Amino acid sequence: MVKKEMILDAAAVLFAEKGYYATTVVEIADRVGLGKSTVYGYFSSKDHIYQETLKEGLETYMESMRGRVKQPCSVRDVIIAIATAHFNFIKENTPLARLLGDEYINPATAAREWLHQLRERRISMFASLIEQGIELGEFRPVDSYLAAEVFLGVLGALCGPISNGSGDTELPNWERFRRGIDLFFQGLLED
Amino acid sequence: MVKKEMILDAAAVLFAEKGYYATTVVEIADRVGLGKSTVYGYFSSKDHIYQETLKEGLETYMESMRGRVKQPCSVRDVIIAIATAHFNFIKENTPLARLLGDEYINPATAAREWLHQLRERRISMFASLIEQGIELGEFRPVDSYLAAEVFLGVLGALCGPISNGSGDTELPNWERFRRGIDLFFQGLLED
Amino acid sequence: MVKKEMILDAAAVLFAEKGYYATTVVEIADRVGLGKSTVYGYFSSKDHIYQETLKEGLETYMESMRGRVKQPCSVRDVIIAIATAHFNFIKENTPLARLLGDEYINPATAAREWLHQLRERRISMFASLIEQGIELGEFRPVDSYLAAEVFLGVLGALCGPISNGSGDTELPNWERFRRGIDLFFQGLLED
Amino acid sequence: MVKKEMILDAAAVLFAEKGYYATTVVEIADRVGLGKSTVYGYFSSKDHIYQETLKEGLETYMESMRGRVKQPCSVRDVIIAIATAHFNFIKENTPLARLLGDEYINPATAAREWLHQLRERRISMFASLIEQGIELGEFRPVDSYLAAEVFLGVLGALCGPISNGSGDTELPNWERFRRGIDLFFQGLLED
DNA sequence: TATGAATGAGTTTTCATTCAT
DNA sequence: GATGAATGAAAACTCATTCAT
Repeated sequence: MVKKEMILDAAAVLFAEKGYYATTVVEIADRVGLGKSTVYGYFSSKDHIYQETLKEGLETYMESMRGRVKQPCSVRDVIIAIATAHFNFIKENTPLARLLGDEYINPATAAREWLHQLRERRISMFASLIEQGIELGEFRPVDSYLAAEVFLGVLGALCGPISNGSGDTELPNWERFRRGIDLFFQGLLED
Repeated sequence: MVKKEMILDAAAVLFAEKGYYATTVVEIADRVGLGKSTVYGYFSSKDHIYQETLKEGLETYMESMRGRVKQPCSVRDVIIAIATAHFNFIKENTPLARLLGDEYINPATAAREWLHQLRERRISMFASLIEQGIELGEFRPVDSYLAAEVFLGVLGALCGPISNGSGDTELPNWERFRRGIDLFFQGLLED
Repeated sequence: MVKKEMILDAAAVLFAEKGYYATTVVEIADRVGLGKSTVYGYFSSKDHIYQETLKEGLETYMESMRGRVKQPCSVRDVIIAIATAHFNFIKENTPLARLLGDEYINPATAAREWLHQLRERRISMFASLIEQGIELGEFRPVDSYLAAEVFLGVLGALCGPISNGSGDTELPNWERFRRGIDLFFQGLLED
Repeated sequence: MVKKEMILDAAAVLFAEKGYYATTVVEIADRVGLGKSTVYGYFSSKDHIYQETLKEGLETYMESMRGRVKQPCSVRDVIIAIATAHFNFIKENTPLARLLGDEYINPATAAREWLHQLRERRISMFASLIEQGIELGEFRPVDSYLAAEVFLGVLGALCGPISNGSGDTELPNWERFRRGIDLFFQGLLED
């Protein structure tokens, strides 16, 4: 149903902008040009809207991540490809991205759980890639789980400014992103 | 007045735990063992409490950061010392730390601004240190501002698990922290 | 039209079970297997449905009362025959019976009025029968109107347990009913 | 607390007049001259108000029934004394009386239960009195429980017109009441 | 200073009713 | 006729804030 999607889109923007509590159901309805009761025809409660918004966000995200990697040569390239997919997702789905970023302050315990699991899954994925890289001699023998967490931190730092429009960076976003990722791989120290 | 501090402490815990909207003035008052009107004797509004909580958090943070560095030899050590101070602050002031972490979902525009400025200041500080390091030949010639942002991301990733108690890391926190920081300096790649 | 009757029957059950306010138009429609708008094709409003339900209940009741008395010998037997008809009606039309019993708590003033009139008619009927009985020397010379009211009270007490299924009486309903009616005629006192 | 009682009194009147659903919390508040939130300061929900109203009604009723009988000679006189207490209670507490009368259409299952128990208790009380009367040879040997139910029906029929102000009875209430009760004892039939 | 009683503005949610198909 | 989508009015309930003591 198209209407349902429209409501979820509007909700995503508002929830991302002002958070769960500051967003009212009327605002969501207004944004789609519907009466509030119509919204209640599609969702049973504000909380329900919120959860569906997140659920859809998660699915869209997972979808965006899939199949992006084409015959890469090195593990490093795989990781970069995935990171790039993440980067693109955020550029194209800013509100959803912000929503998925707010892991903690959340009314629905269920939602909190999902986001937590998402994080875990992402860490695992990167950790196993890093593990591979280590085995192949491509990476130094570090704690792969820790490295994955650190990588996610780097990714967040690089994508954050995109999703909340604080364009006070001088570099164009993509260039900035690539260099940031490189920094993670090469380290700060002079050899 | 001691009372004021007590109120702010209680508020910090609650705001950090449940967010601004889910926290009620009565809860704050109850937690200090005062009547709600007494709280209003010290603060003009819930928003005011929130802002003061943040303000105090910022000051405490700044205080914690000051004078921690004693005759270090390398820029790297300076950065590690500061990062360690940050790490310790978070361990000792978990609620405040969480509050200071929630940059975006925030009712008070003013507060948002402060947190943004805090971030900027921290980036600048690290950026200028990195600049120094580059000049001294200690670091590779990277974009110092970008590197500082990345470093903050790493720091966040390493400290996050502390402040929200998800103790699913196997390493003791401090060890984990040190290794994560090292990873930033050395990079992931095998030379 | 058959549909109309089906709607009224469904409504009677629901109104009797849960009362006017707790019953929704959708529930009524669902119970008949129709869409709610279809219901509005037959009735102009929920209130209208309610009133028609009552009206039909009244008619059915009146119908049931008619022609039940065949060549009886005494006024007492006439009264018993009518009371029996009432008893049977309630057994066979429990929901309607309950509806007709709720004289007072009622949204529609009109409905209240009808029920009031029904009561008046029933009292009058019994009163004139009693009058007859008195004139024939069958009954003691009491205030016939008052006696009719009392009789209705007795009837209600005897039929109530049937219509709301509280079968905590030990006697079978019919036996119980007959004895109760007898009590009214004979009185409690030992001669 | 006086306020609480005032609220309950107002609520009793409104609930009795218009039923649970048609009565709004604002109306109750207005009737006492308070804001709605003040009412919520004393009661946690509309349902709570309703239940407390009933509870108080029950207590008041029980209180009214107590100790009314002074050295009477016959069981009949005891019964009449109790019935009279009931009669007086209704005259003096019309709204409460009506509330206590609506056994069935009720939102709170708990409330329904209380009213049902009240009814049971009253029946039992009268039944055991009647039993006594039978043993003493004062009454005919009838089914005492059934007789008690019938008596309650009579009582209701005699008191109903008082509580809902339909003053279309010609007799003064008290006289009417006495004669009605007598009718129950003596029966309608001429000996 | 300290307090709880009082309150209205604001939010979620329900539901009778209407329309376009 | 039949229908479900759309809707606003209305109601319960919450909570920041004020005020009298």
